[in-house]
Order: sequence, then structure tokens, then C-alpha cells
Amino acid sequence: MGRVEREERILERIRATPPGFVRTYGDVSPGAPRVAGAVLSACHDESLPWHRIVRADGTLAKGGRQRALLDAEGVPFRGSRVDMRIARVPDQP
DNA sequence: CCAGTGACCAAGG
DNA sequence: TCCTTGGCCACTG
Repeated sequence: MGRVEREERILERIRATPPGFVRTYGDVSPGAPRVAGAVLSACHDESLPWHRIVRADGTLAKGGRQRALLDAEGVPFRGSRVDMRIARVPDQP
């Protein structure tokens, strides 16, 4: 698989994350979570819901800006981190 | 080929 | 809960 195809697969999963929910870097890029971060940091597409991608423990990589967007969608928090038990999109149906 | 780097992860203390 | 550690993997120089 080429670089672009892997990126597309990652972007596709991000796009498939519904408002009010989140997925982890590991969810969108199994086995290589850091790549998801690299892709996001490189991609400037406004339509991409980058804020719905959070760390496995529910903490945010982008701070207050990301927090505000998630709050606006009604994503549940426990203190400063997303309540993953409720907000995480199940990958295994 | 090797070393450094990241919007990471899981396990331990 | 907060830190540290060791481990990932792709990419870059």
C-alpha cells in the first residue's frame, strides 16, 4: 500500500466520525497512531472534523480550541478529558 | 543503513 | 491521577 492510500483510509475514518462522538488516533490508524497525528497536522482541510480525534485516555492534543468545538457538539467530558465510555465510537459493530 | 522525530499507547509506580 | 518507560510505526535527512 502506498503512502497516499494509507492517508486516505485514515481521513475516511475521521470523516466517518459523527458529531457528538470521538475516535482515538489508534482507532483511525491502527498500529501506527502517530501517523494519524502527522496526517492531521499536515491537512488544513476545514471540512475535516479533526477535533473529534482525541488521545486514547480522552485528553486533547489541541487544547482549548478543540475543547470548545467538542463542547459545542455536546461531547461529554469528565473534568478536562472526554468521557470515552460514552463518546467513543465503537469500531467493532 | 542509521538516527531523530511525532496532534501516540499501555503498563507501572 | 500524574509521571516515566519502553515500544510502536512511518517519514525524513
